[in-house]
Amino acid sequence: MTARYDFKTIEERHQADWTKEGLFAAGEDSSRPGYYVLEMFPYPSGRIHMGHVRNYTIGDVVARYKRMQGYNVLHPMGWDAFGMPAENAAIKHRIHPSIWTHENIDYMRKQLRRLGLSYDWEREFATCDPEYYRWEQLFFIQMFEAGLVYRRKSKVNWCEGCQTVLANEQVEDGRCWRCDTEVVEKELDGWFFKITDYTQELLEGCDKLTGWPEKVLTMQRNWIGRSVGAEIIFPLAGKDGEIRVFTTRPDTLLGATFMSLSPEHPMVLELCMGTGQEEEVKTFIDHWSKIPARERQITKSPNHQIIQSPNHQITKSPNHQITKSPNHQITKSPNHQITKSQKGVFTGAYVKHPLTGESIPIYIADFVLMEYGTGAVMAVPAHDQRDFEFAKEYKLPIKVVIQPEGKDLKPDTMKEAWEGPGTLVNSGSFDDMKNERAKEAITGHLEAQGLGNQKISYRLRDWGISRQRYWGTPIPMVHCDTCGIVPVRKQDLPVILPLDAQLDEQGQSPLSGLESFWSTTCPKCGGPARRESDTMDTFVESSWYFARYTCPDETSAPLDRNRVDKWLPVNQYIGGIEHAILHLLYARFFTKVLRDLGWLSADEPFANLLTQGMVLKDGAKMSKSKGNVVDPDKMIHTFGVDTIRLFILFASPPERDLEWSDQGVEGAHRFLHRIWRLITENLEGLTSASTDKEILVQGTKATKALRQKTHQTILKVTEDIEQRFHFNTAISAVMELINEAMAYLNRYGTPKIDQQGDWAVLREAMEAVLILLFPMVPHITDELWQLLGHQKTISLEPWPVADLDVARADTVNIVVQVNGKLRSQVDVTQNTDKEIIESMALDDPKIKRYTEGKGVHKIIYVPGRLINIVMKH
RNA sequence: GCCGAAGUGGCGGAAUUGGUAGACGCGCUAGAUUCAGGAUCUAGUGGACAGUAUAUCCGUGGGAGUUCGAAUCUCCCCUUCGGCACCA
Repeated sequence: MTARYDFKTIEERHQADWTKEGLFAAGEDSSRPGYYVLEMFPYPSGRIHMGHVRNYTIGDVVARYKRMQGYNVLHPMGWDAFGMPAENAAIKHRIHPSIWTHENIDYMRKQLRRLGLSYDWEREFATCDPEYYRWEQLFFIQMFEAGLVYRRKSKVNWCEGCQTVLANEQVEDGRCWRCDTEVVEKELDGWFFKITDYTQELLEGCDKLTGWPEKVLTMQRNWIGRSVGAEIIFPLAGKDGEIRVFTTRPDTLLGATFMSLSPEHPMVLELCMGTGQEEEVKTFIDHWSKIPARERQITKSPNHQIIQSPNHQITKSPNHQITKSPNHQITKSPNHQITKSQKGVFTGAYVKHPLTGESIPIYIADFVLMEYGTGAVMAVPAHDQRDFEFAKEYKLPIKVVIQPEGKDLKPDTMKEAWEGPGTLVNSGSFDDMKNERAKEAITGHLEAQGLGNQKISYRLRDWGISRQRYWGTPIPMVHCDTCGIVPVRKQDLPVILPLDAQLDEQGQSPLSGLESFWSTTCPKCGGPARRESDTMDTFVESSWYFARYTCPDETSAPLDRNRVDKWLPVNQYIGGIEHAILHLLYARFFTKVLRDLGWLSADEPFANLLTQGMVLKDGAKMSKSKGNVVDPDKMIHTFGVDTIRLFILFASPPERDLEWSDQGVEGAHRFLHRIWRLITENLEGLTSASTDKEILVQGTKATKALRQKTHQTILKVTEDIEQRFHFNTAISAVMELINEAMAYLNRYGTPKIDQQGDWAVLREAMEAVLILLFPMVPHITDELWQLLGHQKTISLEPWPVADLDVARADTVNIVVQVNGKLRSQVDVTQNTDKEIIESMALDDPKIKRYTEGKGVHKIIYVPGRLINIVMKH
């Protein structure tokens, strides 16, 4: 009699048992070493999607695996609960963001519990809880006091129709997503975190993050964007003043034939004044300022052609349209065209070249960024492609100062700029110098003359955290007419986000219209004052939540130093690759700030990072608009949690994208059924097997082979999980072991009940299968484990260690190649001498066909792998 | 545009250090079982060639190169995806 694989009952029962036994609570005074595994917490959008399931399944495997290895595992879960979708829902469905958010959290928590994830739910929190954000407000004030917070103007997307700020994602083709009004740029006062104070440490820290993927570190390094160059002073011609430029190519200084300023450069208007170019400049800047900043960054024409169109037209296909082709394949429309090019205007003013004294015209160029360097560029058309195109367009002179080896560049015949290395020409005393040396020589010369100096520039900008929105952490500042801007007194925290705000499609930030909120008294002078109505970027909450998990019950302080220092840095952080730059950089920055404020000791938040790929269906990311969403609830109902987990882990390695396949899910389900039957149909024999170690050792050739496979599988699975989290290959190794066990039973028949040795070997194999698969499919393996007669949950089993003597093969297969092509193979015992293998290979009749009558040039032998006979000519 | 990835059978993927390309699974084909379907089991499954042999040739997005040997290293090109600072 065998039991049916009733996954629903099994999964519910074991989940209840685990909870009852409190297996997932991370104790504080444990003698076991700690291990902190964390998945990026979700935004409570309503329902979990497959991306969540994948993320949390991967984390759960790591958590369970580490527990089996004897670690005291901290594996928490919570909610990144502030954000725009709640406000959008409020406007659309007339439901308060708070209610909407909490309903979503309740629903999603149930979903996560149903997934059997091994969280310590005692530590759960939501960031919209005042008990969380009050500490963020404290950090803000402390950062303000430490000079890490400041206020300045910055540009935002503005919709005149809605009278509101728009996020980038609310701008569709340059228009407001709600009312279709053209989006303009507007200067707005806002709060900034001085992340640039930590630039150097953030950059250098990348070298120490050996547990992070190299590609993420590269992206972070590039984002910070360190470049060594020079700041050079160009005096104005004909009047007092100067313009400073930053360049990474001081070696090309003598090739500068004009200067380009950013349209935002503060000197622009002053320069063109009285030159007759005033009108033209104003028209240009007026035109330019209407293009939102985010579109300016993608303004290079594809084929380096200058398109002189007066209207800055941007054509963009409606966001990545998916079209269904007749054969039901989803294809992305290829026409994602942006046609626009750099443009500029002459200011009418000139600077003097610092070395030659020549007059150089000053232009305004739309590709020059105010945020980087000094907002002014010395243009060297011969050696910078953008300058080259600009010079061609406006008929400006081109002067070659770097001559590459073996070429003779001439301004008239050049088709593009030469940006590579070479020797200096036309550069006076610097001629004949290699350009790399000339960089130092020219910078040194300028420094001596007081005309410039070496400078390191970074691309990283300060972090603007002001949001003119309701559903976020209120910024704890007060505006007083007498005292200016004053922080809220720490004892008055938290500044509670009022729940009676009105949200509608029109208007300013809801808080600025809510007098009961903004009307206050100045903490300093006691006079009437106005509260800051901006809230913080939700990235702030996610920049320290991992620290709060270590002490979520702490009521007197944001963090309990002892507990934070015990757990941080997170041993293993897991989340989507889309967070490779912003979230991870902000979290690193915040950790360093909290360290310097004395709240914790860690320098970095995450010791090891695993970036998982996306879940795709029909080659595209799952989304409602594309209609290719697979609902986790339905899948779990039909197949059970273990099947879904198995499929997700098996279908691809975690760092790669995962293509959803309903048939693949069925395959995973089938595999679990196979294990179920294999064990339940042989339960009598398996449970009767002797547990005596001795009996395993004496065995027939066949049982020896199965034992060998068992121990090889233990080795392989441990390696795959430990070294690279490749659960897909770990699972396929277990599949091979199952296949071998099935083949064993087919070949020799089910052992008689008194064949103790055979049963013992089979039992060893099956128990290995269950333990190895447990972190991935915990419910079915726990059930089968107990069916095999074990009283306690498999969760408490230690991770197995392979017996290397058993795993080692007696013979090894050596490939024989002739001229690198596989021609034969020989089986030899381990450690056979090279000479013996060589003569075996040369005597092989299949090899003789190729070697007969020709001379052997040389023989290459790779021990234990192959032998390659290289023939003459 | 800039930065970062990826591209291997009909499909997902494997090949961990330059050393047997296609493990494992899906799908498909044939057979067994079954009233039938499903499920299960057995065998086969990159392509060409099916002159029969555990043959030969071709084959890891395209093109060149390094090497005894390249999916893996170098250079160029193509395609797809992620990020680009107010989505989280």
